[in-house]
Amino acid sequence: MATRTKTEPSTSERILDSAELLVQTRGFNNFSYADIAAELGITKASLHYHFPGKAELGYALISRYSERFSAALDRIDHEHSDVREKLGAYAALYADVLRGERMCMCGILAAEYPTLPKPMRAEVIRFFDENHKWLAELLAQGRAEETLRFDGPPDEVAQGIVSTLEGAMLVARSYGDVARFNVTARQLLGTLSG
Amino acid sequence: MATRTKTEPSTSERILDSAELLVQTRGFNNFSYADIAAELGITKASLHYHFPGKAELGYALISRYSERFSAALDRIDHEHSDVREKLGAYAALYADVLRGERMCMCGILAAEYPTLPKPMRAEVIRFFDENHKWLAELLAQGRAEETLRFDGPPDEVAQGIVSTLEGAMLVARSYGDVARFNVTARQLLGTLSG
DNA sequence: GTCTATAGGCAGATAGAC
DNA sequence: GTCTATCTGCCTATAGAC
Repeated sequence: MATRTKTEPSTSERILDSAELLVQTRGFNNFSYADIAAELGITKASLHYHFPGKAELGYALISRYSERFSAALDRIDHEHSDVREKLGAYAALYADVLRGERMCMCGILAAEYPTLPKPMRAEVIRFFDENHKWLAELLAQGRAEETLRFDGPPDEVAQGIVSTLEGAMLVARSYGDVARFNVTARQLLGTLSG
Repeated sequence: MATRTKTEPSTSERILDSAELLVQTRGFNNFSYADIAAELGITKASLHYHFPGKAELGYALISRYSERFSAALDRIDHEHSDVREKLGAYAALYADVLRGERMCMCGILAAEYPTLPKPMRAEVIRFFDENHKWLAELLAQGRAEETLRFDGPPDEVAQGIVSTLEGAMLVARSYGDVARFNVTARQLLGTLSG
């Protein structure tokens, strides 16, 4: 892998960074171009040069988020060999987001799902599908090794894990209490390691 | 209990009915007085007579929803004696909401939490607290009777149940697939009946 | 209680100069 | 690429007649 020189983020990237924080805290429909423009010290018109409409901006946001999430999953695969450690690292991914007082982007977008432009909806589903797939493979391996114990098909259990972590984030953020998330996450992993 | 003659719903109630559906599908920030006015065939100005501002309307919505939910919990307590049946009936409450293509009101409001007026936020928390309390008592009873099996304090497990069901609703609705919710709910109850 | 009319603000978006 | 200026539309909300 090539050594990468850290360059200044482009304007497009700075726009995405700003918008990402806004989406993850307020949701897609509850921030405006004006919010981003104010934070970056540029005008709304400039934003339209980089992202013609809010729909395009939203699509770009999920795409980047999903790519980074996939990269994080790859990293987990390479940095851990133990299945239960991988599962713990997966939950820690969520906890890290929440620590920044953010929601999972796709969790919050799921709440707004019916109001989203179609391309964004498809990307949200793709995000969940990828998470399910990664988890299902991990679960199957754990069951084969006898390091994990659970009933039913791995893909159904995988869906349950994503749902539980998303829900735990949602509720814990309302209480402003990351510990609530951790309690539920630990509990969940406990039932699988049982 | 007195026999109640069914009267025509008042305008206030019809407003709440319309707004309730809108909140549970689009979220609090993604519907307008115009939407309600159009559906009821009255003007926006009339709405302000019944609910001076959107904040007051929102507060009334959660209050009514919470009261009805509490009443449903009471009904479960009276109609079932078996602890596992009660738990199943509790999950069915969520499934019924989802079948109407709605989210749990407080689940969707949790996603918008930072943007809500303070009184609404407090009501959302109160809803979760009541659910946790009801479940914790049920769990404690089930453990004492040995009809339920779980590790850790009942109130922590209760929080996990609410989180899981809320998350499962959120994700299942995005897929437009109630079955996804049911799979996760059955799984959850399975780990407790184990 | 419901209406008409309107205020005042903010949203996303575009034209065109630099 | 970024700006100024502007448009159109929708939002919540209010005043005042009926």
